[in-house]
Amino acid sequence: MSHTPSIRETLATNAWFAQLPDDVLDKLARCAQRRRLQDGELLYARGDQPTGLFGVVSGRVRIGTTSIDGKALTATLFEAGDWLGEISIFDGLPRGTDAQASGELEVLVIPRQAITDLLKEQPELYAPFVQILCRKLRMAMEGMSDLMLLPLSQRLAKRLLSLSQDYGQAHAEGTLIDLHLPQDELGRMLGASRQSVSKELKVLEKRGWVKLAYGKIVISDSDALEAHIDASFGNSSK
Amino acid sequence: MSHTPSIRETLATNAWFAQLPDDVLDKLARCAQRRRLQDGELLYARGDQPTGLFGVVSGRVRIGTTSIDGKALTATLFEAGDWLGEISIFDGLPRGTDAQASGELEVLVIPRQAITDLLKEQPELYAPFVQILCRKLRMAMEGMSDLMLLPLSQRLAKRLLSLSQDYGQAHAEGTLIDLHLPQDELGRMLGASRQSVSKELKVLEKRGWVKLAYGKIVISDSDALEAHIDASFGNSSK
DNA sequence: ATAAAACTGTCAATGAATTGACAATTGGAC
DNA sequence: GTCCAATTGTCAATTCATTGACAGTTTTAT
Repeated sequence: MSHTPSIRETLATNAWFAQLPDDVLDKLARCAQRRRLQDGELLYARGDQPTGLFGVVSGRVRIGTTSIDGKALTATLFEAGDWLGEISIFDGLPRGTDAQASGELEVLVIPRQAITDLLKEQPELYAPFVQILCRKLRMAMEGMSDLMLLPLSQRLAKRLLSLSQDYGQAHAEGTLIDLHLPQDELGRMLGASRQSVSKELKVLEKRGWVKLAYGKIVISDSDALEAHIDASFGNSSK
Repeated sequence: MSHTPSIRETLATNAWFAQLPDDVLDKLARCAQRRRLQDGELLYARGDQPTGLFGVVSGRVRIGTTSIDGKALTATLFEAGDWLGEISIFDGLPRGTDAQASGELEVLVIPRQAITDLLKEQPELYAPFVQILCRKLRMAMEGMSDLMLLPLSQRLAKRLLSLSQDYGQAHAEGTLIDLHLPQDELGRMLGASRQSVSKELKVLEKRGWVKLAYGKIVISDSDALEAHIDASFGNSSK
């Protein structure tokens, strides 16, 4: 049925690369490399010198950090079609986070030099990157203010909705979040302990807003979750 | 002695604008406007349509948000020579934060159109903006992970050091943070209550690391603060 | 000089989330 | 099918930070 796409073809399916002229795409495809990683392997680690820009061909990448005393946090998940690692490519500074394969992973690596050369020749290609950076900045700032201002219960609701946006699958009882999503991983996304997440999820389940299963969550009433986020006070409903 | 500098001169003192060719600078200076604000006045508010890019001529701008139930947070402070408001200029989306004058403020406003036109003509000028965006993104991500992983005591130490970097003045007993910096403002920066900040500051003062005064803080032992940040466990020193 | 406003210090009561512990369940490997 | 590893649910003890309250201090305004 389907053959394994060439590097050239993989590049062409991406919104950003697809807009490049053919000859540039050819050149990039020539210096890009495929790389395969096992579950849990590190694509790069905090403090590494930047090597290249990574494009996810298949599988998922988890971006996060681990503190000295072993506490971990998850910042983002990237999947097929996403590109990651631009920041260090642009500013040349060491990686600020770890990038880890979540499940089997295949990526394309474009060396830093190729990107910087390309941008020097055609600086109008900065534009789409600037869009991406702006979006990430807005998300980071919103995440920060949520962390400071919202109780866990509301942060959880918000995150569930955003995950169901990104990974939602139609399902008998609502929208399934199509990820392996254990509660401790949710905790790492929210900056909370596994136990606290479990407790809050149970509250949401008892209200009939979500359904819980082993490593899976189904959103059954996203409107109610939405409303819950905006509830500002006196809304613990006892 | 010193005369009021013209808009043209103000632009030329900025690292980013100084690199522009004279004719472009002239053009920008012609469409830039001066604006004066009183203490507390809003330069823009969350949800506003983007009008322009702002450069601080004198005074300070506080970037932050306020939640429905009145809790506020402070994200950044900008002062003379800093430029702010790029994000909405680039992505065209509404402002994500409030920008408020902190004390008397004078700014330069360059309309969005002028910036986008300029970048279309000379897209190589994206480069320095990309640097700025990258730096902000790194800071935001670090702030987020600090918020999740570090206790208030260490977040406070970190913030004091960074403030003394940005606003430090030599002083008899160490480095004075040359800002009007009440403890509740520190709280808004850290996502903590005024009382908790007060308590932690007192601890630092008793250890001889800082000196506290009305609206002012002096860092007297930045090495000790530095060491305190990295202390991971068992370091409450009893 | 005096009053008002802003800021600091502290305390007790409360609440929210963490930690550590353990039993129960589920899914995957073989 | 059996076993092991991963995941979930829950509890009690504890830590950390918030809230509300109030007294004391410093600054600013007039």
